[in-house]
Amino acid sequence: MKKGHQVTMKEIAKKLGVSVSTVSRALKDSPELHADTKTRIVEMAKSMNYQYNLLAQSLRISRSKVLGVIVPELTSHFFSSNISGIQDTAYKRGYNIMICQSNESFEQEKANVRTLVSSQVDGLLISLSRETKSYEHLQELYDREIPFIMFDRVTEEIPVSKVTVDDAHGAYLVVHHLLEQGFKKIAYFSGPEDLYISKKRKEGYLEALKEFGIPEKESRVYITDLTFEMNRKITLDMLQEQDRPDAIFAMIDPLAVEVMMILKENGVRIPEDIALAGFTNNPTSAVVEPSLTTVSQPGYEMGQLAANHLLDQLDELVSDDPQTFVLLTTLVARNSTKKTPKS
Amino acid sequence: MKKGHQVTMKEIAKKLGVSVSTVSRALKDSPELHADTKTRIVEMAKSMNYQYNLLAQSLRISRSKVLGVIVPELTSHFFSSNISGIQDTAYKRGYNIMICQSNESFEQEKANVRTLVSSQVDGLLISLSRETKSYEHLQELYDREIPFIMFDRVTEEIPVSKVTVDDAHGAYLVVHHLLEQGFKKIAYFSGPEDLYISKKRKEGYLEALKEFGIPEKESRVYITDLTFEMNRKITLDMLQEQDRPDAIFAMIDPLAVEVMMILKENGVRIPEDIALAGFTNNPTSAVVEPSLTTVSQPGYEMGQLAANHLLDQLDELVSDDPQTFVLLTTLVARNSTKKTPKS
DNA sequence: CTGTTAGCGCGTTCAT
DNA sequence: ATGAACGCGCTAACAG
Repeated sequence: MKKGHQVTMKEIAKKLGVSVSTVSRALKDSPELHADTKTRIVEMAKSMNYQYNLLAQSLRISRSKVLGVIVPELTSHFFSSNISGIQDTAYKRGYNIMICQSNESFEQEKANVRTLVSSQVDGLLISLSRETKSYEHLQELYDREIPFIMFDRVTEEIPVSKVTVDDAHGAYLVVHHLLEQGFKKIAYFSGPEDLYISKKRKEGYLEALKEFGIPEKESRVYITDLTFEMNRKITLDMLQEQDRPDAIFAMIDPLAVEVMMILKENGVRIPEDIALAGFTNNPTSAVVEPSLTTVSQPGYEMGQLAANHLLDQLDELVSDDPQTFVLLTTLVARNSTKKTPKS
Repeated sequence: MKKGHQVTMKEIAKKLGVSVSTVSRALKDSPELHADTKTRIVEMAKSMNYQYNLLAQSLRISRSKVLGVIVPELTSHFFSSNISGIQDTAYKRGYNIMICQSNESFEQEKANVRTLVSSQVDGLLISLSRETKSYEHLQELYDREIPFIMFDRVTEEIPVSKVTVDDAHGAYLVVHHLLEQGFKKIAYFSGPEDLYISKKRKEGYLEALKEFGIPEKESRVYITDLTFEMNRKITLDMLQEQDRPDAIFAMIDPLAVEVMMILKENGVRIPEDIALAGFTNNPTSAVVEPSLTTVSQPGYEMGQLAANHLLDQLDELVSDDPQTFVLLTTLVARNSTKKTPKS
C-alpha cells in the first residue's frame, strides 16, 4: 500500500506564494507576523489537512519525545498495569511510548535496547528479563549517557534510578500475618534463587520468622523454576512430609493459585489443613475459592512514578543522581489464611 | 538530564579524513569500496560506539518503520494479548510499535490518532473505544490514505480490513451448550446495546434459542452499562422474578464473574439453581469456583494476524482491498454449566 | 573507488 | 513583516 502523501509546509507555502519560514511561523502562532497572512496560512493548512511532522521536528532538535519501554512480557497484569501508568503519564507530558517485550530472554532484551536506542528514544524504562544476569548492555547505556531507569525487576549493579516495591517488607507482612493467625510451620515457595524478588521476599519471610522466635535453620524453603511441572512436584513432595507445613507463602500469585488447585485436588482443605498466601494481588486472586490472601503491589502507580521521574530527569526538574523509590505494599488478608476456631 | 551525544557518520568521517558518503557506504557494506577503507571505517565506528540513527533514515525515506496501536485499555488480558501478538510480529518484521490507550474515551481516541499520525507511523491498528459512535477520525485516515486496520472493536462504516472473532457464533455455541445441557430459560446479560459485540452476541443467542424452538419474544435480555452497581441491580432484579431464568449467558467474563459472586452471596447454587457462562476466556475464569464455562478468543493470534496483514499491505504483498478476517472461537465447557443429575 | 551535491520537513538564524 | 540560508543525520545520484 502506498502511503498517502502528507502535506508539508512547503506545499502550503507554494500555494500561497509565501516562504516556508512564514508558514512555519504562522503555524506556531509567532507574534511577529501580519494577522492577515497568518489567518490565510492557518486556514489553508486546515483545508489541506496539514499535519505536523514530528519526525522532522525530532531530527532537528535531537529529541524524539518518545520513551522506550522494555518489559519481560506484556500479558501479565502487573506489567500491563505498569505500562498503563507509563503511557498515561507520558501522554500527559507530551511523550509517546515505544514498547518492546523481552519475553524473558536476555538476547531479546539486548536487541530491544539496541532498536530503541537506534530509534532515538529520549529515555528508557526497563524491567529486566529473568535471564538477565550480566549488565553490559545497561552499562553501555550508562556510559553513553542515555537516560534510563529500571522498575520492578532491577539490578543494583548500575547506578541509575530505580522504582521497586518493598518486596522484603511485603513478604514480612504476609508471613507475619500467618504467624499471627496462629500458623506455626510456614513454608516459602520460592522462584529461582538468583532472582531479585526471590531473595528479597525470602528476607522478609526470615525476618518475620525471627520475630516469632523461629531460627533460620527451621525455615522451610522450597525452590521451583516456576514451571507447572516443578510447582506440582514441590507441592506434592511437601504433602508427603512427616512434619508438613501448615501454611504456605508462595512468591507470586500465579504460583499460589496453582498450588491451591493442586492442594484442592488432593483433598487438602484451605485454610483448615494448610493456609496459603501469595504476592502481587492479581485480579484472579480475589475470585478463587477460597479467596487468596496476598500483598498488593501498586503497578499503575509504579508506572506513573517511573515515567514521571524519568521525564523530570529529562526536563532537568530533578538532578541526575540516582534515586531509589520504594513503593509501599499492603497486606490483603482474605479467606485462604483465616484461622479457623478449632485447630 | 542532558542526553549523551550520539556519534554520527560525520564525526567518523572527520576523524578518518574521508567523506560522509564513504562512511555511509562502508557501514552498509557497499561492494564498490576499497576493502581497507571499509575495515578502517567499520572499526572506527565500533570503537566510537556508533549507532545508526533510524530517525534520520525515516525522514529520508518517509517511512518510519513504526506501527501505531490504539486500544481501549492496556490492562485487560485480552487487549494485552493482542498487543503481545502485534509486538512480536512487528518486531520480527523490523517494525516497532507505538502504543496508546483511549481509556474508552472517544476524545482520547481521536487525540491518539492525531499524535500517531503526527509521529509518522506507517500504519495503525485500532480497536475502538466504547464511546466511539461516529467515525470522522477514521474516515479522515481513510481519505488521507493512511493505512490502518481495525481489530476486535470494529465498525462496518469504514471500508478497511478488519480482524474479529466470530462473536455471533461464539455466543451461539455457548447458548446451544446451555440448551443442550437441558437448561430452558436462558438469560442474556448484555452490555450497552449499541456496542458491536452486544449486538453480535445477541444474534448468536437468539439463533440458538430459535434452533431449540424458542421464539425471540420469549428471549430474556438484561441490559447493563457494565458498572458494578448496574450489574448488581439487574442480577438482583432477575432473582426476584416469578419465573426466573435457570441459566445466564453473560456477555463478557468479568461480568460473569461479578454475577457469580452476587449469586453466591445470595445463596444461589451454580449450576444447580442457575447455570452461568461467559465469553472471552480470561485467566480468571478457569480458577473461579465453580470454574466458568466460556468462549475462548484467540487474542494473541488476532494480534499476529492483524499485524501481519497490515504489514503485508504496506509491503504490497497483498492488495489493498479490505478484507475481513473472522477468527474462530471455541467453547470452553466447565463446571458452571454442568447439568446435575436431578432437576 | 571516493567526493560533492541535493533533499527528506522543519525552525532558527540573519538579512531585508 | 517576510525571505533566504543553513543544518539536524542520512543516502542516492552524479562526478570524477
